[in-house]
Amino acid sequence: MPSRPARPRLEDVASRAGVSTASASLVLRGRPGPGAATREAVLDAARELGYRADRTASLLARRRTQLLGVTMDVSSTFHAELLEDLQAAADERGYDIVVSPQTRTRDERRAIESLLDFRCEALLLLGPRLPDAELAALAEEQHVVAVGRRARATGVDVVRAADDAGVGLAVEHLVGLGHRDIAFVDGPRGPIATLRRQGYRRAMKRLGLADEMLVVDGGGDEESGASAAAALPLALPPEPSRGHAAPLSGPRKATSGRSRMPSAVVAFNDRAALGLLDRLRRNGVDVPGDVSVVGYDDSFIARLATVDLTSVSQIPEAMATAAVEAATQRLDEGRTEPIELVLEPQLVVRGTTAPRGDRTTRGGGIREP
Amino acid sequence: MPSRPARPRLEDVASRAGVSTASASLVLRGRPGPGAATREAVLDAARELGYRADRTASLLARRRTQLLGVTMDVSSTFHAELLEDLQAAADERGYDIVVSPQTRTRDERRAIESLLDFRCEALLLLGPRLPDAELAALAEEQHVVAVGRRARATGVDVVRAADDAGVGLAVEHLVGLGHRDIAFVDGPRGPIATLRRQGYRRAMKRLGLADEMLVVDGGGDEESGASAAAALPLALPPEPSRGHAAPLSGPRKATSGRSRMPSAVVAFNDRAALGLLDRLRRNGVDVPGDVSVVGYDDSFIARLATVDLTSVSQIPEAMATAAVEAATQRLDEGRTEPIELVLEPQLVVRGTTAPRGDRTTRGGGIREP
DNA sequence: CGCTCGTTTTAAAGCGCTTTAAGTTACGAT
DNA sequence: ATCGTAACTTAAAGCGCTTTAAAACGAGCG
Repeated sequence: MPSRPARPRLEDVASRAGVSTASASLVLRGRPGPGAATREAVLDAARELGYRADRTASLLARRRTQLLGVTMDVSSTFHAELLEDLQAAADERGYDIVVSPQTRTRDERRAIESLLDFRCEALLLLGPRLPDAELAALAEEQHVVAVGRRARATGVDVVRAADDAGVGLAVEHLVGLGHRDIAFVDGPRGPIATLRRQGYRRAMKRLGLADEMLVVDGGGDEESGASAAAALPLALPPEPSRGHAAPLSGPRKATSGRSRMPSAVVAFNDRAALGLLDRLRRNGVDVPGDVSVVGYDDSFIARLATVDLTSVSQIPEAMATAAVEAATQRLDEGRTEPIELVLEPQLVVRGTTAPRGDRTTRGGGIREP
Repeated sequence: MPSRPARPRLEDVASRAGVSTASASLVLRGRPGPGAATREAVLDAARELGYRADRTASLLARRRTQLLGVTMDVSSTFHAELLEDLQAAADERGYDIVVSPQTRTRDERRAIESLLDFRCEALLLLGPRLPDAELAALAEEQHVVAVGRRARATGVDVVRAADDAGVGLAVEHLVGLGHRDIAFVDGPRGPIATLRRQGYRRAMKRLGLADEMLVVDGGGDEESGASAAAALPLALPPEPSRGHAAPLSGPRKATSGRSRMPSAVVAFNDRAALGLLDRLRRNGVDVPGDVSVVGYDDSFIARLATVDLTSVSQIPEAMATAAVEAATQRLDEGRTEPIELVLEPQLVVRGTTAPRGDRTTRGGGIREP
């Protein structure tokens, strides 16, 4: 039970050190001014009293709060990773982070309101779903950085990865392994999926595989990926029979209007890829022996030894650093023109991709260390 | 670019409404006192000005901050779920939540410090790893609620699920399905694993299956679960051959000193169960045909249609509500004696458990709606 | 020595809101 | 009319810290 013995105030430290609160304040924040003797006295007093500044009071007195507000989707592992790096980057620049999770019962608007109440100096929105108009409106009152999403809203900074190029990397990798029939499992409607699909189409055309293009409906989660498996001309039974399924009995005409069976699939993201993988394997399709699969996000799950999914990384560290950088540029360096920073994604080759038709060799290309 | 047009202060609202700041403050916080006319005038003025109180100033002036600090492990989906419910529960009681994530580069201590700086009135620690002594020390200065972990630290409130009973439920379920050889995949050293293991042992004894007990080393993640598969006398090849493995060729003597093959496995948590599942299936073992598997946590991942794992739920909603309740009891109702709240977990039956030796029927018992 | 200048220290004025105690008003009761 | 009281309203004192403007103190100099 906290006895709340009136936690020490700055005044207590000051009087104990025999100086004014002004000097004490200066010393404790490491500002120049006070002489060596004063300095030491204050520091000692503070230590002895176990003093810790009341942030609320500091914030009120200071004009600045040095607070960056971050909205995130708690259920997204990608956001969780970003958060880690954001925290580190902010720390380095002397900022603190307030995170405001959005949940089923607490939408993005609500999350943002909460951040405004905290008087954050800039808002970093991870994968915001707010319409551009609203983003733009918000940007008139606050510094806002949209992370991981393309945004055509005036005034907001954007830090994102070149998703089209990322999918391009995946396609090139597969083509390098001899694949030609490469399908794409689409994501949920939105700017991100559009861009990734575009990347797929362009890459296929560029590599002379325009005729082999196949985009099937999907989504952003495991279930969508699993159901996408059914839509692929992969000779799967209509309903998945769990357990000992008969091994792949050869290509069979599918409903999708294309008869050739893809030997490789690029999925919208890792979660979809995971669902797809699971469904394929349960149906006796060997990955990567029969089909190679590439995900997107290089999420935690892709890296698991038991999953070992080849994936495209959005390099969260770089994104986080860039996002914080964007915010501090505005706050500390007076930048006023919005910027859009597009980072180049990286392909991380793991065990779900192999040379075409190769039923024994696993993987290919550079393996992660 | 934020033009920062001097956001309106309470004084602005007050003068526009033609009243004092005192009245305005009262009205805006819905406190009794001001008459209807004043009320309306203030509300109108506030609306017109787009006024929003400066939380920092409010906090400073009020003695209370109405803030609950939560530490969590961002990478834990269980924590993410808890957070959702915590947020809702806190909201209901007029508290706000500050979350302080712990990451690789920011340990629990650091996370707590940050919360203290925010002047939180109580600390809710999700699955704290701090040693009991440190918890106890913290509890002398602050109200602290340890969530999801047993703690023998004086002064801290504890809200957790009866993990031993939870594992008991799993065992009973399996026995009800005719299983007798039920193995347990252990978790990482710590109070949680100890309790669950205990639950397993007791249940087995209670059901007259003391001789069939088998505990194998495991851990808290997918990899540990996968490697546990090797330690089970399940006739698995020493190295997992990915892809088309020969189907299970019958019981084979294993290294573990017990020859009978378990027909069911209870894993320390869902992640371990997942690794185990994956390894088993890749080796041609049918789940639940050959072996039933039960996880723990009823995490997001267990619920995925593609995973559909029978699991024990720690009922996060109840835990979250109880945790917030514990905090508010201390803050608002003057409770000073520490409490330990032990919630009864629930078994959620899904598709990874089936009657023993039943290679066709899936599941058993009550299915989730 | 008296004066100027640079360095160190501090008194005091807030930051924007809450709250207490005192002040008004209005009104029915005496 | 007069008083008491209930119902509002408000002036003013902080909350704990930062910061500005001015004071204090020496040192250096003519």
